[in-house]
Amino acid sequence: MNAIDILNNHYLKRTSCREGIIEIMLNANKALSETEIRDALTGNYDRTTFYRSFKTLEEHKIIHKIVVDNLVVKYAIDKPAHQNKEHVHFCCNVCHTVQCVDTVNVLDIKLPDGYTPTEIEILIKGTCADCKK
Amino acid sequence: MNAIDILNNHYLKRTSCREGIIEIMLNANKALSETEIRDALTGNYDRTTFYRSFKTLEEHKIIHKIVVDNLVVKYAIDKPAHQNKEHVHFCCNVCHTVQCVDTVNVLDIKLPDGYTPTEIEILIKGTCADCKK
DNA sequence: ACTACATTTGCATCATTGTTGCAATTAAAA
DNA sequence: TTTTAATTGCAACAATGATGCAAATGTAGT
Repeated sequence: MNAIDILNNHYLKRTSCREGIIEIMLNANKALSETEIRDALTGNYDRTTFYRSFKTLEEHKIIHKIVVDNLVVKYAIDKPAHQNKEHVHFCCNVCHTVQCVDTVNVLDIKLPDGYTPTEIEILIKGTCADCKK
Repeated sequence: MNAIDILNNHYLKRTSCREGIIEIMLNANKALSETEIRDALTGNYDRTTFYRSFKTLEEHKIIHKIVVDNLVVKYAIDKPAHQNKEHVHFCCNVCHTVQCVDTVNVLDIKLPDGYTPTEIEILIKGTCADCKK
């Protein structure tokens, strides 16, 4: 599955910005910030274009956004393995790497009567294996 | 427990801004935004003062911050019932009210080897009881 | 390959949150 | 009351999010 296929499958125009973003994120093993993605891209794009590309890709569930701390936002590709699962993000306090974590299905939160959940966001902060050494 | 006692217990100076913030949040049954708190206060304070007050109160675990969406930040008082528990926040998609939810201990996430969690944030979005009617 | 049209981009502009430095003010201890 | 350390207000700035509009681009149909 490459960037062009993904865009075609979603009936999205194949612009170089979108292609580049998806390409980079397919090859990333961690969540990337806007700046990191921009630096990894060949072309130069306006911030607004970037912002709108992310928004479009997010709306089509091609990527997802992770807000680590306010004003610290990262993006990651939506992988099939993550579909229909509660999705956990891990942020290392030392290297600040953000990764999507596969978990065994684990969550059994009881909400008060009448409360209907539609979306669950779980962010775990701590120390990753590399930084623990 | 009133605002003055809380500040004294933490050896913090009793400034009117801090007192006011705590007073308002003690009487709130939901998380409040910076604007909501400012509007509820009698005095006028500079945004920086506000920001630093929140930061100080947060560092002393008197209040905590909830980032709902980026640039949508709310604050809630730390209640004894929430101490030492995984703390779940619920945000209603309709009325946008944010509340702290008491949960039975529920989380059993298995992280990869070498990963040490220090903090867990759980945000559930959905429809609250009032908006479901 | 060309044309027509809808989409996307770049630019300008602005709002909100977070952050720091520094002088003036204020709380609290001596 | 005086002294001192902490806090405030102001200015200035960074990052993210958002919108309007004209110019440029992709895409489908010919």
